Amino acid sequence: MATLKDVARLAGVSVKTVSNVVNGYSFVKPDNRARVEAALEATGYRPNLGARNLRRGRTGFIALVLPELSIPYFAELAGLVIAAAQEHEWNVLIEQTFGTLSGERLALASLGPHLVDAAILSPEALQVDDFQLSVPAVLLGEHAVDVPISRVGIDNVAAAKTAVGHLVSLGRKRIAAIGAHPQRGTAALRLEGYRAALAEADLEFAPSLVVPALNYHRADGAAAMKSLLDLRNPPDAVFCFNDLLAIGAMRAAAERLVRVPHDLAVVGFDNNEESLYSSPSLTSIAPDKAAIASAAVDLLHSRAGSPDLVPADVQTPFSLLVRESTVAR
Amino acid sequence: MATLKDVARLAGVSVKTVSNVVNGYSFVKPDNRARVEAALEATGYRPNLGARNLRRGRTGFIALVLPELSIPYFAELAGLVIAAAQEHEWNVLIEQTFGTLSGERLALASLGPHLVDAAILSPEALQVDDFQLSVPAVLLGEHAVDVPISRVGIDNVAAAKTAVGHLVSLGRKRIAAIGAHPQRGTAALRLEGYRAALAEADLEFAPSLVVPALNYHRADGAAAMKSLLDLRNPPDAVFCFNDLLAIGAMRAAAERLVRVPHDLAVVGFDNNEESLYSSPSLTSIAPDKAAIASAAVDLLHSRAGSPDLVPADVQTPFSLLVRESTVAR
DNA sequence: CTCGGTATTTACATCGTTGGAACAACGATG
DNA sequence: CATCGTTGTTCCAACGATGTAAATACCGAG
Repeated sequence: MATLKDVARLAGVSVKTVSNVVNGYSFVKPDNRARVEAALEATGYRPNLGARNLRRGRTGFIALVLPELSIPYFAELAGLVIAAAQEHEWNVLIEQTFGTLSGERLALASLGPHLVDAAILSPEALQVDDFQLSVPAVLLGEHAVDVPISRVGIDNVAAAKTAVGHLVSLGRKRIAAIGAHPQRGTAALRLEGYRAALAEADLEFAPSLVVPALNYHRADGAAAMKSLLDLRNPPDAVFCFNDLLAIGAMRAAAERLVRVPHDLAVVGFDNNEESLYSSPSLTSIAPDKAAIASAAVDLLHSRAGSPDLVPADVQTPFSLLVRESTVAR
Repeated sequence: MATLKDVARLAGVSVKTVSNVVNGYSFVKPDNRARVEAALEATGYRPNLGARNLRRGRTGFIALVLPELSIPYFAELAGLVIAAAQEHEWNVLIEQTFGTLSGERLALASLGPHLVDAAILSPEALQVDDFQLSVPAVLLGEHAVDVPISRVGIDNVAAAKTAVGHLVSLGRKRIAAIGAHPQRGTAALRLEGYRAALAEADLEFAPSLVVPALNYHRADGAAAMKSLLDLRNPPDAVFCFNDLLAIGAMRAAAERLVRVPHDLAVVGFDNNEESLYSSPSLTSIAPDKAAIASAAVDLLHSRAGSPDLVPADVQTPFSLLVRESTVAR
């Protein structure tokens, strides 16, 4: 692999002049510039990023800490973050926590200024004390704990209220919720939106219709749905805190020969592509994931120099996409 | 951020002694070692990986080049590769190509020995000439072109034959295939397996039943299925070259009120988790993704020093998971 | 008490790059 | 022709770590 030194020798100039050409410094004589460029071409020179970053005091990487890539929401988001990071010449390092406290702590511990310039975090279990970060960071989604770190995400209360309001407008009376979780901030907010929508419609809040989910996988949704269908008085609608839960719930309903949406209307959250092709297709809250990704990256970029500004709270848009799981074809 | 120098000053020893302690060098006097360790603890020292790698001539990263993270198969695989890479103290850099030739060339060009130690590639369109790699690499899946690069993956011909053989054993006579593609090596092999299974069952090969798909997304599967259902004599079974195509196909069938599996049996390929929860659930070829991921990483690791051994061809196991899309509950 | 050998530590150079200061070349000015 | 400011180039140090080799400390044997 060619280094600056090789190029310099070939072009008959000093290393620094080559460096100047590479970095677009103006004051280089045309003929020297031409010779250097020819030599760059001839050697196929590519800067050693490690050395450059060592010298510049940055790493060229940002970390994306998320529960699991096999969860479609995070996979899609990761793809968008990678694309957004490219615009700022950042490479993205993905760390999976599997949603556990220990996994998240481990990931955080491995984050140092020597490894990444900044981090995008999607924590689920972290406590206040854990947020002793050595690099600028942005949190995705809500966090239960109150820490002075910027946040990017949608208004979960409003989104949940919209979703449940939709079910109410369809005339559903016994509306269940799947996805309550003691630790997760987003879960608490979505539950709050759920209750607000019920209250607004003068529907009674029934604790028995709120089912917790430890993980937000399809299997959890199916299990939760089964327990709801076992109730003496089962629901006629269900709001799931993410699409995977909803997919699992619809599967469980199908196995019990409960018709969706006729007997049971289902709304999800995240708008995974999967939900557009399920049978029936799934009504879902659609956050603007590209907006989340680019807002997070831009925020980190703009703050790269000035670490301790007042934390930002960026609200990205969302919409409700009505499909067959609530309104039949 | 503390450096070796800071630690050395605090412990009252030279920088190199600290380095020796950090790297587990044996000949350090116990009391010095203790003082250094205390100083390490006190300063919270973390090695600067950039500097270390610059000195060692490695980067600590491997690249994973794949079409798109929003495709579940690749998202799942990426998660497994990250986990496997951790075992060898490697970080994973993900590059998306979106399945285009230009995207793949771009990704390959950005790979240099200064950026990554090795690469795992999942190319779809690359030509022979493109494989001028400057780092050790492993290819996932088949490649149409013949290049001296190690490969990890399942036996696509055998897998396809198994899938179609299953449809044959159910008594299906008009078996279609969705996913033919002029460029992709895997597509050619799966088609070969399809034809072999037909031949073995004395079923005629009908070109009209083979539908190409440019991308392997759900939408392509739906479009292909629609064209098959428009035939004067539509198929009674379809083998889709991946699960997303199959999901799209099942959706299209449902929209035309074609019953799966009664009127149409469907088999997919990849065994995405999504396929277990669709209605009906999808029969699919299940490659052992964890085996693929760890085989690829291990191969790169074992060859890190010796670049040009004879390329390996690792065949990982697969199985056929029979579900409701071929055999009703 | 010196010598020889081993154990332990240190100084120094180095990886490839860039910032800063010093320096050289140049035409223009007085 | 000396001086000056501008432009262009080079030299040197530094980023933080590690390999090499030289230097020092330590030990028992002679």
